[in-house]
Amino acid sequence: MDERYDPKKVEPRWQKYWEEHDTFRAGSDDREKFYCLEMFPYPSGRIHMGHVRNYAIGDVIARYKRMKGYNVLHPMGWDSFGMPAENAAIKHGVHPSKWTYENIDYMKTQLKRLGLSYDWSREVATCNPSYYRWNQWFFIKMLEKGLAYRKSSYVNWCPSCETVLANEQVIDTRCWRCDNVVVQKELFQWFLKITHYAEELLKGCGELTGWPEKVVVMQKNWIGKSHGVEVDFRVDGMDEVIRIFTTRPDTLFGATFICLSPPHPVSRKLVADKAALEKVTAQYGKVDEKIGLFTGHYCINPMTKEKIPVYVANFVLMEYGTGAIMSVPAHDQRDFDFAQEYGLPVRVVIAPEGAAHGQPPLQEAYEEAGFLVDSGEFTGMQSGEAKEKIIEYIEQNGLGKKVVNYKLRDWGISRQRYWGTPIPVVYCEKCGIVPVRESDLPVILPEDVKFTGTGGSPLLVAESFLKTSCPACGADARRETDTMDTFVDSSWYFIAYCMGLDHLSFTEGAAVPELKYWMPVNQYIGGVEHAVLHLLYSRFFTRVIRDLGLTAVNEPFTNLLTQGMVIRDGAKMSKSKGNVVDPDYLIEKYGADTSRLFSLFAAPPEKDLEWSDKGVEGAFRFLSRIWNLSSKFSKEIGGVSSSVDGAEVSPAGRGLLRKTHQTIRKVTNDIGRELHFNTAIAALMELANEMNAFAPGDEKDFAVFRFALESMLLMLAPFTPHLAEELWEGIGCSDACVSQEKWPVWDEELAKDEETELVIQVNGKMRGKLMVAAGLPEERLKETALGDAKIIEAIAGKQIRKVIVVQGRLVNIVAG
RNA sequence: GCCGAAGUGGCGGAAUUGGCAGACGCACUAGAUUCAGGUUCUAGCGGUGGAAACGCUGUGGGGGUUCGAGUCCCCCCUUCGGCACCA
Repeated sequence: MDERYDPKKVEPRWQKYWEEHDTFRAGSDDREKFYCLEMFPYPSGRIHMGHVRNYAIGDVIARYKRMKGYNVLHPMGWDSFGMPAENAAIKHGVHPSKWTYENIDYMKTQLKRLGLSYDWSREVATCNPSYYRWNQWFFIKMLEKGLAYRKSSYVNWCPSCETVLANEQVIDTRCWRCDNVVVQKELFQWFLKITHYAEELLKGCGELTGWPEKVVVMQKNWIGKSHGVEVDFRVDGMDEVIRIFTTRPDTLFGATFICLSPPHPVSRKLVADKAALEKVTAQYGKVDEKIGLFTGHYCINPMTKEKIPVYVANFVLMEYGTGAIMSVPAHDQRDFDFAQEYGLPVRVVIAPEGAAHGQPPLQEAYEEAGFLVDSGEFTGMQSGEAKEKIIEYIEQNGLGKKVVNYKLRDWGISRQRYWGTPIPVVYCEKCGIVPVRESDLPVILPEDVKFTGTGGSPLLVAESFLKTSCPACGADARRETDTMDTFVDSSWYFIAYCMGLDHLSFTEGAAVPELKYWMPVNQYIGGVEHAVLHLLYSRFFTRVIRDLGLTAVNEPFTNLLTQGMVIRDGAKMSKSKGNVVDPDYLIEKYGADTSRLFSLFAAPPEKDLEWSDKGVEGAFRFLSRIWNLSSKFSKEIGGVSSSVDGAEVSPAGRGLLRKTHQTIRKVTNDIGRELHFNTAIAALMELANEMNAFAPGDEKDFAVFRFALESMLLMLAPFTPHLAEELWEGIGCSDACVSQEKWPVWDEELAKDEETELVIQVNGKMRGKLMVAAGLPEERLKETALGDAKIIEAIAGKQIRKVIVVQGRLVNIVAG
């Protein structure tokens, strides 16, 4: 073994060993399984520090669970459809396929250099036809079940990406990918009916006990359930009814006007001035400005029988509720603002308790609950009671009904781009929209197309792709040219891993044994940016797959860890800021083990990690110390057994033995229970410090040292596997590699302190410390404390009122 | 505006059930090794007063509960994240 720690000599050797020995290949057996998964990367070209951190976390868990005796599935793959590949094609003339596979090749070598314990035999790439054919199959099944459909609607259009975006993919009016402002455009699009599962997805949130609370809250808010009532307002002098939705039936008496969404069918019927309607419609979906247009018509408020004007307003959403609202300016700030702008009456119908009658005009809307005023027979009721009674009245009089609404919309999956899964339908003049036959799947994305960057998707002019025959009647037909949102690909890849790309196959109604064994994912790790996007889609897909009879699992991810970002100088690493740390450079300079160790040590996984070059050096220094430590007594511990009887060892040896058992206990709990790798590593550093200071005297001491060293290497194995392997072999434990060893166990007896430090307080202030034998009874502790010279002095002249004793820790004397 | 999380040394961060605040690491200081720099080793390291022993003070701010509060309760401030015309 070399004098100095040189990771470049160590790491490739063990990477080769693991690969040759198939060390991390997983197969079903009768052990308890553990499925550990990190979010797969987009093959952008090279990995970044965020990946290193994400995969280091996952790898520690996978390796730890393996050593704990679980049958661990730890796969990796590529989210390999998407726009960057297509943009590269447009810009540099490389085919997206070539670009993508070259990136995958390079990134795979990078991941291998990190020593991650993946079962590469299960690798998937979503751009592989063997993979995306099942996207198409799921789509067809959903089409059959009415869960996929096509409709025209206003959709989010990103002018820069030249494609449509789902609601989840618009972040603060901007495109999630390119950050450009999104506009509304009316288009025919394919949708997946995620709303069919709205209630179940909401209820399922209750099962997500292993998820961060904030992610569950975000999912709930996104689904956005609300209870309310739909009420019909008759248009005066016309045979027309406007149905509105409200969550505040208690304010019905205060409705002084009606607002319609611009795309609402009734808007067109009521407004004579089409040009004016066009103007309002143009502003539909814009957040900055509220504008309205009086239709010239009135509705009858069903409660007050008053005539109230009908407006078309740009801020009323067609997609939510009924596309029409009643406006109650006294009790809704938006309506209040609108009423001020257009000179509409404000009628107070809710008053806070004890409010005097005949209040001055409102300065702002009163949105709280309260007591009803000027509300006919409901006057005097509390809001909550009034809601129920008014709903009852509405239902009994045939004016409307109680309803539940969700903010969640169906998932628009059509993308007007090339590099994605072709949507497997054809358009036939005679038969309309016809799905491709299952036996004809996959619909292959044609390779031979031109990337001009203008005029939309290259598929629009790919004649050989476009032209086909109708699966139903055989006549000439045209293929759908839209491809699927790449979030479809990632919504079930964790299911694909259970089978591997070569064995992917589903038959409706036939449960898949591999899914039964491996699903659900026990531990999922990834960035919080997918809190609603990918995680919601995956929960949806898992239910669809369940309802196809392929699995019994409802929730795909039992435990979720959302790791923080890697930042530098307080900001996210980015090329433009010039603060990027390159993993290749880091591995070259310090090795994979140091890179992994620092990523895990510098912060708990869920928090942001501030990068520190000096900190990396500290991690390297620690590993060098371990390296030196293992050869320090190599002769003396060479033939020694590490099993020791604590009773026969010198006091110093007993100390190290105790520390070792305590460290095993702490590291096991920190990893196993809390996923607190930073404190686990700190504990290993403490043990290393004690080992360094340890001066063995006799053979028994060397046995203790050997035990400490072996335990250290076993516990380091999940964090810094190459170093652990090398040293494990070096001290002659070479029959099995350390990655396949058993995790060490501690002995509670040997971990017990013989002495503890007793803190003595007087009136809550620390006045003395004493070493006392562990396990002394309370009385003895009290006597000891009261007998201490310093304490006698501190309480001199005072009367002892009370003495509080905390077993083995502290005595507090209350005196005055 | 609404919802959520977090505020601890110069920095990253530790602290079962309320029980020694600052583990571990980084930076820094002093000493040893070295021609020197780096490395490595030893020691120190919240603030403040003191030569020292030791004292006082200290976990964003203010109140409270308690023998005892970083931890529990109330109010406030700041930062970060999410949602935001959802009627």
